[in-house]
Amino acid sequence: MPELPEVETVRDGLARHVLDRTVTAVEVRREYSVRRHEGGPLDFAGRLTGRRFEAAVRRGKFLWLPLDPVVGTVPDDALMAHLGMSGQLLVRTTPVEVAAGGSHPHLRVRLLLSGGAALDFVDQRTFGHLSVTDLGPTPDGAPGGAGSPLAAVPDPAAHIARDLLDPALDRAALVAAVRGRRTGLKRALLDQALVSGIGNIYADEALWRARLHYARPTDTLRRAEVERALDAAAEVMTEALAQGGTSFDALYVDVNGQSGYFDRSLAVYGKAGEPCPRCGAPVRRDEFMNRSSFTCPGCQPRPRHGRW
DNA sequence: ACCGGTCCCTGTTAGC
DNA sequence: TGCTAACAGGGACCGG
Repeated sequence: MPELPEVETVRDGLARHVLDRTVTAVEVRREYSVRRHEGGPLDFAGRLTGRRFEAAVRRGKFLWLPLDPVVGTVPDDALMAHLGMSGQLLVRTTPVEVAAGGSHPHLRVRLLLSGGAALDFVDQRTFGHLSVTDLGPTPDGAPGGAGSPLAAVPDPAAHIARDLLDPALDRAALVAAVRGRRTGLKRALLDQALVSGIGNIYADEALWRARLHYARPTDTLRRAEVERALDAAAEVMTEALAQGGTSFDALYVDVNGQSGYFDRSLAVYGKAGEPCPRCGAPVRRDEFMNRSSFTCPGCQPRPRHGRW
């Protein structure tokens, strides 16, 4: 599933292959994929056609491409994408690729670009979406310097917190905020308004590395324990990113979330019954928030007064 | 302001 | 073989 490392890989690919291209036509094959766009599919197409991509920016799992502004000003709107659990953004550059991509069974939205290229939004399970939105300031400040194309985020993502790979993240404030919550540790890690970019897979891997159980109450955690969890999350995502960055070629913006390159490196996620790589105890699967949590019962003892 | 539960969606897999 | 049910999951949304 696309979490921070996968989305960053996509962002990097887009930055290499679609900047300075202009949208020449827009084809919405499934309205649901632009459901978050105010004004519907026609307005979506209207706001994109003739526009040029200026940059590729990410915060957490949100990704956006600021659009060309009036000459001499800063971009004030962008194509925003959230990949959900199965979304992909694929760049087609040759006529053969464009033609073949057009018949992909899960092609939801296609942007035809200058130079005969296409940017395809492919999404099997349709939790992802695209929209064109205004850019604005955020409560925690801009991702880039004022005046840069990174100086604002899409309004619908204004509530999304900085992620662990953001140099401007205030670590001390984040640790304090986590300890100020009254919930379970994993819930806090998954809360995109607290710290963004962490999904179910990397949350489980981070907690295993930090030897902390997901139900540890945030308000009883020591500062060092919160630091350990955050360090582990940053570390596991950085490692995944390093592997993801090598897996795409010049013509293809990869979101290899499901059959991923990183599968080999997972210690507990999806490994119920298999031995913990550290202590050998069989990995346990629990129901958690209508999904799964994987832990090592030896390394991550369940707290007596846990909180989901 | 925070917290936790529910729902959205579709393809694959497991089970009968 | 053919059907159904479970499962995967981020985030908007809502009620407490």
